Amino acid sequence: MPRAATESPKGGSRRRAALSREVIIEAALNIGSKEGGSALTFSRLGKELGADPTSVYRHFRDKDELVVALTDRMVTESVERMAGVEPDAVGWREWLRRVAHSIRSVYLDRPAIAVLAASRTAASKSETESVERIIGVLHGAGLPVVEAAEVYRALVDLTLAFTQYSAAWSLLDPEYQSRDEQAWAVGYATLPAERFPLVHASAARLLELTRDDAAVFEYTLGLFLDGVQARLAGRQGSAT
Amino acid sequence: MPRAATESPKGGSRRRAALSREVIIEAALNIGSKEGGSALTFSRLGKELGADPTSVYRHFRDKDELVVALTDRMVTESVERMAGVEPDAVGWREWLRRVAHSIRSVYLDRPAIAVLAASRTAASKSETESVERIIGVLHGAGLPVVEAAEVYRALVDLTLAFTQYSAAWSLLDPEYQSRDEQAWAVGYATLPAERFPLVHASAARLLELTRDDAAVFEYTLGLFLDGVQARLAGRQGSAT
DNA sequence: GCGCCCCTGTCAATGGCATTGACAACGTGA
DNA sequence: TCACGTTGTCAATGCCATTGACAGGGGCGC
Repeated sequence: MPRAATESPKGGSRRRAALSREVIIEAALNIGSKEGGSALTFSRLGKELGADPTSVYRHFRDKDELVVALTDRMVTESVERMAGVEPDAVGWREWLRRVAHSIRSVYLDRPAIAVLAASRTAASKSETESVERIIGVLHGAGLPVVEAAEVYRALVDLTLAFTQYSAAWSLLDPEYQSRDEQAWAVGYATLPAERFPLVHASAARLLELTRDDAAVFEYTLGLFLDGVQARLAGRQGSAT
Repeated sequence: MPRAATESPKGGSRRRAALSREVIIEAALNIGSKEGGSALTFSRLGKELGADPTSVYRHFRDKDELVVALTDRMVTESVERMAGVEPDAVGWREWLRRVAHSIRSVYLDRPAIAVLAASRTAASKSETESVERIIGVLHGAGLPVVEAAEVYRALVDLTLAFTQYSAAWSLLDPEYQSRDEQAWAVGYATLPAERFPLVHASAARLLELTRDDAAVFEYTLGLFLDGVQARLAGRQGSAT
């Protein structure tokens, strides 16, 4: 393992910064957020860094190791985004909602990375701190510790799964995306109202939701939190 | 030389069935469910069919078109699995739970295909019928039509998102899987109990859930349905 | 100060992938 | 009979991750 790269901003060298894990991660994040950056590949990475693509292998054993490092970074960023928000100030429900949204938005800012990172875990330090905090909020709201842990896990997986789902879709070749949209549009246009009265009655809304991942996520999250709330109320009721 | 792929054109030909959309789809489903079938590629498909990989292009414009056809097939299969189950017999909640599970199990039987198909849609005929049925059940339970449509969409997306999430993980190179598991195990093993009392108290359960996608899905689905139930109850209350 | 070796970066090559265009066999309808 | 469309094959293209051989340079033991 290479030791931490010695800092290099010395001299007036116009050479590019020496490669290091940090620099490479930054370049990868950059690619992920570019409009054209539909995929993270070593050759794009090389171009971004102004270096040979295979240089990256001197700092990461393989692509997966890079992905894990990126995962770590994204998680940290999500956590930081919640740093200033106090659960007590907004209530547990709103706070959890914001946690979910901060994760989603950090990932969706870089779909090309999200699609690789969402199902991985880095188990970083800041993640552990965040887990403690989330479980704490749920526990404080009235859930036993183990149940709080279960809800935490469900919430995070729900968020990451939806996020990956959205990212995968947004990376799809536009030509293929339109195949799906065509399929829906045609399907709804041609359906006999007598045989499908309910679909017909809600077709407009269904079509709207098809194009709006964010709304579906918001709605699902709302129902999920309602479920938590109901479980909390039930517990309170029986405890009384 | 183009050797006789079909020993004899007609008559007693048993070399292999002539290619057709149907035959190719069947072969693809086969690959997806094989243990070794970690990915669906044209060359595997060719081997499975005993034909040149590029033959497939005579029946599908590109891989995406094949994926859409497979999606159609998987959806149909999921719907069929629910054919005999009457909503009234088991109650709306249990019925919806089973719908979600039937989708999940059909897809997870073929992870290699699930990962490609889960975020696509074919808008097939049987899918439309199923949508009508699901919305009908929710409407029958007491939800206004549009809200029923919203819940339908949320439920299906929740299920497909989790399914894709699980499939992606199960397809991951075992070497990479163990990187994640190592990360968690190490993370939990080294955490100072004084600083992370809640994580420490629930570490066993958390580790368990890390290895058990199905349990997390079940739990999340339960909370989601609790949310629907609560919304239903609220509606009933206000209607009184 | 000298030389050696490891760290870093480069280059060429490998094997897998989807996709394309040229070509060959076959059967059909004019 | 013959031209043509359909189906299958083959070779080639271009992108991808990964590897092994090679080269310069800086630090460390001497």
